Amino acid sequence: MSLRKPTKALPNMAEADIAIVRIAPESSFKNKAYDALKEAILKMDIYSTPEPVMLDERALSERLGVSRTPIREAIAMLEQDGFVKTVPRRGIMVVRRTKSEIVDMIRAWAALESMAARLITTTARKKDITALRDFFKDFGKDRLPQDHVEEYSRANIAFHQALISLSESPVLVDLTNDLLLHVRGYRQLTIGRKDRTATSLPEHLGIIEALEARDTELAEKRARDHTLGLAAYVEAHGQELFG
Amino acid sequence: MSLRKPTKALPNMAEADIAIVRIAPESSFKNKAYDALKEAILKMDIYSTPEPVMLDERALSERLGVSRTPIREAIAMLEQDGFVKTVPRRGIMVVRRTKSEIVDMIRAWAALESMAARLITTTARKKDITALRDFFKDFGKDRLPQDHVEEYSRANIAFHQALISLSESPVLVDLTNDLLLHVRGYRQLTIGRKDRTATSLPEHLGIIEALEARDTELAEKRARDHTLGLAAYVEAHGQELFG
DNA sequence: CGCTGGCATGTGGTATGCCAAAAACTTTCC
DNA sequence: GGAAAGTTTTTGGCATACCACATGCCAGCG
Repeated sequence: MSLRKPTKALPNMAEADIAIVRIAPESSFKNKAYDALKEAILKMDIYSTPEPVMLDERALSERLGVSRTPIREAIAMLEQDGFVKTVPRRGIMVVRRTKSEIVDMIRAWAALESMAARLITTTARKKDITALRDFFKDFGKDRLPQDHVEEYSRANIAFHQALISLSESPVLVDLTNDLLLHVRGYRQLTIGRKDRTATSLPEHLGIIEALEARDTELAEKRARDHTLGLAAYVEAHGQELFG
Repeated sequence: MSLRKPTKALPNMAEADIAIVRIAPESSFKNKAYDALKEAILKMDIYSTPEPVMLDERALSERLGVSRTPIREAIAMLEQDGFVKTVPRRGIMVVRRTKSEIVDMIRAWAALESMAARLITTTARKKDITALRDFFKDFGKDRLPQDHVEEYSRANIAFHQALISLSESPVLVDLTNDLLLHVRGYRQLTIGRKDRTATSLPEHLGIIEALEARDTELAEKRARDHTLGLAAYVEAHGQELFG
């Protein structure tokens, strides 16, 4: 985002202090295609069909109304992200991750989140930490998470992302978001599971308490163990999702 | 050119065992360009000059002897990696990271490495762990690391990469390697510093000992603290490198 | 009937050319 | 002289054409 500060001096100019909001960079077709394809890939349920999902450059360029060039550049980017794999003269296939790959990603996520928790105990403001409770304010003894799985799942995701953000570490935020995107296809099927949901909420509250208490080691441990628990859960019960 | 490997049984045929050496996949220009540019970027000392380093598509395509198309695709990939930033009608600039970005990356690295250490204590073989000592076998009381900074720095890097690899987690390995590539420009100037080198070796040995003892918590803590120590060091003493 | 080899077709890979916007450079005019 | 206006050059963005190779279909030979 290299916002450009006034380079040359704009000589003798009133330079009215009107809020000139730097014209929208007008994203290129390449980036638009990237966003569109990424969203499409994340939206589709890759794991429902047994045969690999293939993409076709020409078909995509026609559907999006642009030439193949920006499409190819977008594909190249998606391939860097690991969402897609192109095989010369064969086609472009949407990558299907194995169970162990997903588990592996969740472990990395756990590592990053526990570091975020660690940092939060030393830098975040109390009010921001406490605000994390709001994500679950709609749930309680009279309204159990396991009875509103979809809704709880969204709150869950929002909580984790907010947590990481509190670390004020762009790297942790970005890396975690990337990992979550890959795991997302499973999110609906794992985090949302009733049997895990029951233990999830208390663990979240436990993390928040440790953060509020500024107990670095405990917060780190709880954050780590919570997400590692998800990894273990997927490892144990996720087989059915992979056939 | 259509060499065909024996697909079906080739009935009644002598099928002389001529050494057919499976034709090389012959990477595309796009990937060759990506590798070449990445190496070039990592090799150059981006932080030595004050003005930003710019790349030119046409110049590159001429230098590499290919058209602009594969170059542009390679650039798109490098941009995803965060090595480069292209600004429409301005140019492509090699990204210069700030001190706080580097520190942030090192923290993420610490998180991943401590998770790797955790996993190693439960899965790695003893001989593989012990083998980690070999990276430092050339150093000791009679041959101090701080007297051979360059050499020790290389051993240091190799050690960390080998450590992560022992986790047998592709995700941890890949993420860490990516982070290290970004930090590398600084490695020579930070990890190599004499004052840190002195404490580095004992810490490494301490990590190895904890791994051998299968002490999960301790190994995790030592791995984390060691790398966080580097982050703190850069944060404290790295200012001079950024002007 | 089955296997072989050629040909049509599909798909990604690469080369080129043109465009618009920004920057660099020139000219013009007070 | 110097600054504004005009012109050229530079640079990334995009479209298009063509290429090479992988596949699959199918005629033709044995």
